Amino acid sequence: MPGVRVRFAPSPTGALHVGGARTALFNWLFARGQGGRFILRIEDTDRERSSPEMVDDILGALQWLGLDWDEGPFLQSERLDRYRQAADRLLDGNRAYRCFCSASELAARRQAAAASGKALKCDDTCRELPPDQVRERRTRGLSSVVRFKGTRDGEVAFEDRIFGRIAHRTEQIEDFVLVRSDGMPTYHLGVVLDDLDMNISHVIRGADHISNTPKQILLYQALERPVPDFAHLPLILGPDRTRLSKRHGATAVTTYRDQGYLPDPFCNFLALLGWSPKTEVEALSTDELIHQFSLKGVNRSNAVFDPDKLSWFNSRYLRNASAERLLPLIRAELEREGLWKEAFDSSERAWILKVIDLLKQRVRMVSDFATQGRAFFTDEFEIEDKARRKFLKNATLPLLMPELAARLQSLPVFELEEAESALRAFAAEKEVKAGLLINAARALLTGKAIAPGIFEVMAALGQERTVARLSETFRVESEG
RNA sequence: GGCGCUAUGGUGUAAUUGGUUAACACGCUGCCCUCUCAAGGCAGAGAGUACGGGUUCGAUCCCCGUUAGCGCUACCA
Repeated sequence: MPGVRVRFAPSPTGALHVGGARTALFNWLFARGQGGRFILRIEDTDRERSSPEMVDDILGALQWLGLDWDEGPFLQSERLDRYRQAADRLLDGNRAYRCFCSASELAARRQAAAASGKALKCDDTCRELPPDQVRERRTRGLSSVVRFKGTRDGEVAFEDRIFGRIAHRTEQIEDFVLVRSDGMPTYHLGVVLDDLDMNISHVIRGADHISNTPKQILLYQALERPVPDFAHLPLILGPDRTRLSKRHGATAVTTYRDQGYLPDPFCNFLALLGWSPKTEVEALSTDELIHQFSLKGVNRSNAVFDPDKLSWFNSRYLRNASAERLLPLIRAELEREGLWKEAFDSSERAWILKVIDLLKQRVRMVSDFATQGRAFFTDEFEIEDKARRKFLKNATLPLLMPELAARLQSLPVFELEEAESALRAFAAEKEVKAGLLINAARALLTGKAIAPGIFEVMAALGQERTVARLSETFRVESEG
C-alpha cells in the first residue's frame, strides 16, 4: 500500500467551527498514526462568500489545536487553469456539455418536478445540443455552465470505511455543474481534481458528503482515474439535534481558544464525538489519541455537542497541568486584563507559580485565573456581592477583623501554620467559630465567595497585604 | 416530494462478528471530608436498547415495515 495521504479541505466561508475541527482532527490523527501525510487545502472557489480573513481564522485555529500540516495550504483559487483544462477534456470526450439554461428556467423546472414527485434533475434541454449550435450560442455571448454528462442506468456504489456499502442508482443523480458561468469550478470538480493531483489515499470528511460521493466517483471514472477510499464521519449536532450552528452559541474554534479552553482537552473531547477508544479510559493525551485512533472505532450516528463535558475535560487538564506549562497561557490572559507585571517573569516567578498551583484546583478555563484570581495579582479588586452576602453579614465582624489583622501583624514568622494557629487562637479567645473569621477573611482577601484554602491564600499574599486588607473598613451586609 | 444515512439512560459512547443483573464517562441527587468552592471517597436515581413484525432455543446485535432525525436534491461546499 502506498503511503497514507489525507487532507482537510475547508472552505473559507466562515470561521473554523467545531465540526470542521473534528474532521481535521480525525484526518490528522489518522495520518500521524499511520505515518502518513496530512495536507491542508483551502476550497475557495466561491468568490462571493470566501474571504482571506476566514483563511487566517482557519489556519490560526488549526495551529492552536496543534494540527500541523505537512503540505499546503493549497488554494484552489490558484489552480483554476488546472480545472478548466480538465473541464475541456471532459467536454471533448463528450463526458460533459454546455448548458445555457437560465437560473429562472431551472427553478421553474425544479418546482414542476417537485410537484410531480419526480427526482429533481436538469432536463435534457442542452444535453444533446449539436456542436454548431453550442458554438453559435457562445459567439452570441450567451452565458453557460459546464455540466457533467451522467449515465442514466446502472448504479454507483462504494465501500465506505465507516458506513459500509453505499449505493445509488445513477438515474437519481442529476447532471451537476462542473464549471460556473463565471469560469470558476464547482466543489465537485475541485475536490476530485485536487484529491487526484495531491494523491490523496483516504478522503475523510463529514457525512454531509455521503450523497455527493457517487457524483464524484462518476467523475473519477470519467477521468479514468482510480477512486480513493472514503470514510464519512457522523455529524455534530446542537442540543436540539439540529446541525450545530451559531444559534447554539459558540461554534467557532477560536472562540473557545479566546474563552480559555486548552487545545489538548479540546481535542480529547472532540475525538470522543463519534469515536471511542478500545480502553474504558476517556481522558487521553494527544499522543495516546494518535496511538489509539482507528477508523474502525468511529460510529455512524450523529452526536450532540455537550459543553458540560468539554468543560470537565478542560478543568481536569488545568488541574493536572504543571504551573510551568500553564504560565505562558496565564501570562497572555493577565496581559489582556492589564494584570501582568514584569516581575512575574523574574523576581516573582516562583511566587506566581505557587499561586497558579493554588488557583488551578478550582478553575474551569484559563480566563478564570484573571477573574477568580484577580486579587492575587492586584490590589484593585471589588468584593463581589455574593461574598458579601454570604460572609460579611455578622455585625461583630467590623470590630473583630482589625483586631485579627493586628494579631497577624505581630507574627514574627508568617507562613501557613503560623497564620492558622494565630487565627484559631484568636477565635477561641473571642469565643467565635473559626469559620466566621475564615470566611470573612476570604471575602476581604480575595473578594470572592469561592477561593483556595484561606491560610494558603494568606501565605501567598504575604503578611503585609493580608494585614492591610483585613484592616480595611467594610460595610456589613444587613440581613433581610 | 425524490434519494441516501442513522436510531442504546438527559448527553457522549461500550457491550466477545446472537447468550451480560445492558457497562463506562459527563451531568444529576444524597452522604463523608471541610474555612467557601472544587477535588477526592462512598451511595444512588436514570435506558430494557424508537415502535411493530419476523428469523432463532435465544436478539441491542440479523431481516422487513413504520416513525423520527439528519444529509443530498445550488452556477455552497
